[in-house]
Amino acid sequence: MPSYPQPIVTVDVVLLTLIDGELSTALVQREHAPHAGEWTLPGGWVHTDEDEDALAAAVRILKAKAGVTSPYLEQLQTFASRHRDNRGWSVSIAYYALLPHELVEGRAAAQVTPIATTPHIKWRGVDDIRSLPFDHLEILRTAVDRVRSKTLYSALPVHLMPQAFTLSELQRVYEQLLGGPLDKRGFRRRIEELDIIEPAPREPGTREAHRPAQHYRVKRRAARLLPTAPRNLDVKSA
Amino acid sequence: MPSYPQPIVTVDVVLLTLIDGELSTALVQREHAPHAGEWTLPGGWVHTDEDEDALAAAVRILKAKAGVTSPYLEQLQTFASRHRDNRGWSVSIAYYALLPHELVEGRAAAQVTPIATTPHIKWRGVDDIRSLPFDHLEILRTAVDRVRSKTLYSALPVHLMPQAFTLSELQRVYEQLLGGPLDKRGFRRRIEELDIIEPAPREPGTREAHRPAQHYRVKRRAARLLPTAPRNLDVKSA
DNA sequence: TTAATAGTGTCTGTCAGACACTATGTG
DNA sequence: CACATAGTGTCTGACAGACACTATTAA
Repeated sequence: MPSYPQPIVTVDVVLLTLIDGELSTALVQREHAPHAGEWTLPGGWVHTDEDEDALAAAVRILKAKAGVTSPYLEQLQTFASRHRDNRGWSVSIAYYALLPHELVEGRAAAQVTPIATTPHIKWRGVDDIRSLPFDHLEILRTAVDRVRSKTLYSALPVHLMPQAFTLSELQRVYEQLLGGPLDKRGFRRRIEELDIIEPAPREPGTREAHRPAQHYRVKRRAARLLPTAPRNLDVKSA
Repeated sequence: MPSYPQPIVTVDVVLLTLIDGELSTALVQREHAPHAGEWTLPGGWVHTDEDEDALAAAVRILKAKAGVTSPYLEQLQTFASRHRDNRGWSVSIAYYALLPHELVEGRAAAQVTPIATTPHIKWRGVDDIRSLPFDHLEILRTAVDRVRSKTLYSALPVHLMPQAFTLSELQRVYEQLLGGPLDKRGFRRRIEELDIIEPAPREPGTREAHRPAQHYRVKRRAARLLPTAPRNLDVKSA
């Protein structure tokens, strides 16, 4: 066993959702020093007595601090150094989670109070956040870069959508994340070949003065499946 | 501060090189229980008194256990659970490193004894390894998958090459990693546009009965730069 | 019929795969 | 010259970008 003082181990989660079309992250208010009262990413110690692994810790923390269950959740990166926390050498196993906005604060209740939720949580546009305690800004930036990067070649953003959504809505989300307009034809071609969504039964629907759109939902099988990166070098066909 | 027993924190490194064209990894012999005498990935505790961060710990461990300095080194993934080590809840911040074979056991000495090196280190082809203590096989597989995946769209394998190499040699490495023949023309087009290598001054050269090849070296600026993933969705030109 | 959004047909330039060709060294 | 490997020219099919067109609803 080690004779050195061991680092402190925490799990921090970048919880992302879309609020009014803007990519936003959950911040929670710290109760204890250091940085008591300040807003940080939801995080906490690993509970070695109840968490099976780091992912389980992330799930527990999301539930406890943000009141949210089981969205898309993936390990991001581990931040570990002597300087990131003034209590000493510390390790943060960082995760990022994507959440349909409708699930913020449980079910459709969010439709009524879309921004504020529990007393100690708030949502902020990721590009409006200029500083955070510890190295949480770096963690946030890393997560956002990852999401935007994966948007380029995967269907990751479907996990930000409500249970049923139209292709036009999905395209607007992509355009928001990528920062520019996309061609409708090309967008639909690509989404289709990613094969991650399927038509959903038409709902009674709001009556609007134009052609109603087909609704889609994430395929069950694909729900947690990450598309692999594209091959750019193909071995010759035999 | 946490009232729970804290996890044990280690750093493990998957050190990869090419031996006779085969992707191989370094294994070191454990001195202490558990698994004393068995071969595992080089790893060790984080030394909170001397390591600035996890990367520094990886560098130190590589030097101490494998006698190797400063190859390409990148964080892979963190493996953290109650079950991976029977001493209790443990965290492994895993790194992977790429090493030109000529640097194994320092300089060109490796040319003479290419396989065996120090008493407590050995090299094995990654596909020949069927089991390892702890979850080291999973860590190894994850690293190999990552390298092979990045080979598809980046110039990562140049870090496995000696200081100067020809495009034909590089292509053979790619073919080895990807498991099939590549078209010469397409391969050279792609490497060129990655813009990561530059012509090296011709060496006196071995006299062979055919046209000699241009030698290349990794560009200084690009030495540690990872190419970004390709964009497959382009925002419309304004 | 108009307005508005959903959804499709299709042209075209680009580019990767394929492969044949030329280049340059030694014996 | 032959031979072997290095390196390039170039054809072609596939496909992504672009954009115009049709479809479908309510007012």
